[in-house]
Amino acid sequence: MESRIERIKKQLHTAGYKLTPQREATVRVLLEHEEDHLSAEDVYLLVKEKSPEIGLATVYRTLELLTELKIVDKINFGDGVSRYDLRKEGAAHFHHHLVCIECGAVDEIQEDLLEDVEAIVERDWNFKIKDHRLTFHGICYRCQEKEQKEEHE
Amino acid sequence: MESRIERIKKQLHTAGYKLTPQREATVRVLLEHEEDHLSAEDVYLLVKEKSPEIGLATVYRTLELLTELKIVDKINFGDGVSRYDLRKEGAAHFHHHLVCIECGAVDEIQEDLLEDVEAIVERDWNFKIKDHRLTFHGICYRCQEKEQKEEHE
DNA sequence: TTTCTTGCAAAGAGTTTGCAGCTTC
DNA sequence: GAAGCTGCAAACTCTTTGCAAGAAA
Repeated sequence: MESRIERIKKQLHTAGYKLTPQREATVRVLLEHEEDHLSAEDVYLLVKEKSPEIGLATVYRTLELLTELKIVDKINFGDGVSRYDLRKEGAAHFHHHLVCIECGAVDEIQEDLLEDVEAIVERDWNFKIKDHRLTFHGICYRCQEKEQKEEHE
Repeated sequence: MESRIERIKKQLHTAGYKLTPQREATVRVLLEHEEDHLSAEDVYLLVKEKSPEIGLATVYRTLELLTELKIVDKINFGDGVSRYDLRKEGAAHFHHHLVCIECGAVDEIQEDLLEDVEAIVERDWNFKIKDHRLTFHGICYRCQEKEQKEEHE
């Protein structure tokens, strides 16, 4: 089976770009941290571990490129930093996020959940939806458990 | 009937803050532009028209304060600027946005629409929701009409 | 007087850009 | 050798902060 990296390489080529060593290193870091929501700086530091010669600007340029090609999604949880999230392959839409206001953890929801809502919006607001961003802010299950434990003490 | 400004004044007092002339001018601008999604800079320029002596830092501090007191909501559409949106009075939750990728217009959806989705998330992900952000990116009705017209030419 | 608030300027954080040099085809 | 790509440093944008002066209780 063709690897994920290979497919991304093809996507780049189709769009007229090369998969340079720096770009590959960046993509690999993203692949190894699929569950996380890394900032450009985070990605930079991780890439640097294996390819110390890389520059921060290159990471930014690569992330911008990948965003353009819809290989990654750029998200912003309101803390002033952009974060980059690899799109699940074949995902028709962007997944949702649960941001914990206690511990800062970010969990993902891969399920769509918005089908009905989108149908309503398209019909009642006459808006042709291309993409969406849905983030819930609240308390994650870990912090809820922690609180319950503390109450019993 | 008590005015909106009066109620905000009380909210500030309750929290131990004063409604200074600068803060009042800032709030008035927000009230006069309830439908818009102004950046701090936008607010600053509008406040400056009537109160030229105000400083940008004061506007930032006031907006931060109002955000803290949940009088305004700070939102980020991914363009690198924070925008500030007066909460509808009595609104239990934050309203949603439709961002047009053609013309950049931002429309609001006051309807909740997420009740069912939130119930599922609370139950299946065991996440206690406190707030949410939902933004659709797509093509607004104005741009759709424009496109249709152009096709007929 | 004491506390809060302000304006200004400087600093800070995150991101983008100009450019000379290096690869790659 | 033309085109694309990179690293570095400088520039830029948005936002926050330190501080002395001002306003309010």
